[in-house]
Amino acid sequence: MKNSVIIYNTLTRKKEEFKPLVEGKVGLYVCGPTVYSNSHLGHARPNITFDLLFRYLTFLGYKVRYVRNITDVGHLENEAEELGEDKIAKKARLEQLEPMEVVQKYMNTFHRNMEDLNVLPPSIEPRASGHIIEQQQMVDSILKNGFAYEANGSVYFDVEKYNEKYNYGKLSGRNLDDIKTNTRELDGQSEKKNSFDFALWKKATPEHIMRWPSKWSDGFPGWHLECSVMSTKYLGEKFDIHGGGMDLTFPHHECEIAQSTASQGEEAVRYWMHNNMITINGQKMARSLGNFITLDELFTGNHKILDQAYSPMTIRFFILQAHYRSTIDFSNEALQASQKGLERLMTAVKTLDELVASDKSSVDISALKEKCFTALSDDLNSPVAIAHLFDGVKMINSIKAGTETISADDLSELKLFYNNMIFDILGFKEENSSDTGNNEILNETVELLLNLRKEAKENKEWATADKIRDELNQIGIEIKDTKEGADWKLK
RNA sequence: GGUUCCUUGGCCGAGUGGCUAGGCAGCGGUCUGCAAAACCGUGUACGGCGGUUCGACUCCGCCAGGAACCUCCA
Repeated sequence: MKNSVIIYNTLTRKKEEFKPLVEGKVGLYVCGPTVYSNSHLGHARPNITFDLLFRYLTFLGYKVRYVRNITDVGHLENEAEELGEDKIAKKARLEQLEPMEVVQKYMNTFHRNMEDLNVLPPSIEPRASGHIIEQQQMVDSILKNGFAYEANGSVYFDVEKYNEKYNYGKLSGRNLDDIKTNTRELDGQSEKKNSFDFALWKKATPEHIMRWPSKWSDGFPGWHLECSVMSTKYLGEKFDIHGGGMDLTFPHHECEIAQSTASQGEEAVRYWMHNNMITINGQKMARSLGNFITLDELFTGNHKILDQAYSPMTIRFFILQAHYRSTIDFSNEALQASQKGLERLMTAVKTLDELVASDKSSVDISALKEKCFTALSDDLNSPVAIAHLFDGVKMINSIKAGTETISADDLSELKLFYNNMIFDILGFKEENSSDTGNNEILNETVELLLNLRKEAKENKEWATADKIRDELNQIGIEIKDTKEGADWKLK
């Protein structure tokens, strides 16, 4: 915890020094996915961003409790609204599955994708469906405090009432008057006092499958309730950091603040962090816009706009090479650049093991370390940290080439530093090198061919040697001749 | 329409009131039987018009273009 961490707080729109509520401990809550469909590239962004935060704070010595929810009930969908179906129930009907079967299926996919991306599992991953009682309790306390009202078995949050005492809109920078004049009229039935009131508990229509009994009606909890409930249940009435995508700022996070404040009298969250969107052709990638690419499609290259498959680590690098509060634009060119860049970085990490120490260092390891940590501590500036790591790559290669020297102490410090940065903090891992491991037969077959080629080369039978190289290349195996002999990898 | 934000070289993407971001591609080179890979070196930039300033890509204003949110969304 040597250098203090600065984070940008959406609440104040400023960078602030991070000071945890409890010395040495951090409570972190991030909005997780709604599991009714496959995870797409957009989902990779918050999970990687906050994985970096989780890893970095942990590295600095904080004990972090990271809570990331799974939304498996509740959120209403536009076209389904009239039928009173929620997203999960709607999808279930289309696929003839039990709602919980849909949830399980896509939750499994999400977990697999996150593991591929080397995103660490959170400390607690609560599900909305497992916290219905607690959600009802919060509705109760909001009602008791007079900031909600019941109508036809549903309970709505009384925004106007709340705004008399507190400030509705403080997070997203809106004020209620603006909202009043500019809210689109979408709500057909008006059992609500005002169109901007939101549901805390919704009465289920007869067709609605997912429902729970309550004193108000058989129904289901409102859209924003679960995060307020589960964050404070596991992190306390007041906790440090709440993260999520920028698109959730309003209304989701605004409503969370209102709910927590209305039920407990004060806000729960101290620092709000929001990651920006991934765009494609300059437009947000979203399911509702139909321009998304699933993570599985990216990993396999199985999508019409993809020139090739991109590995999970390439995606991770692509995301970390931009600052989390900037948009990043998807393109094949950008992804390919990321792939090459990451290869260069990882090659240098391997080169570290080949370096030979000298008596003295001509390079400054501490300065390099300092720059990287300063960047990360400055609102998680991973692109600048990575840029410095590339300066280090040049340094490593120069030491190998003999134009720079390094002492034994500095060398072990440099190795430890790159291990910490690359693997522990940025969260990269080795992937698809020649030791494919999972395929012993392939390994041995290629080794056999490479030996044949080596013999041919020794006999100057260039035609045979080239034939082996070219034909392996055609079936997707790339040969790299190095000084130590031939290496290969799957393309 | 309202709120907030963005516009950097062929592509992606940092950053700063005066000091090389970085990656990819391109170009030149080293290595190699040839090639690939790897490594080294290298050019090009801050949407337009005004203003503030000794000095602006960086601050202010206007204009143009784009985005997010205002509705489920990462």
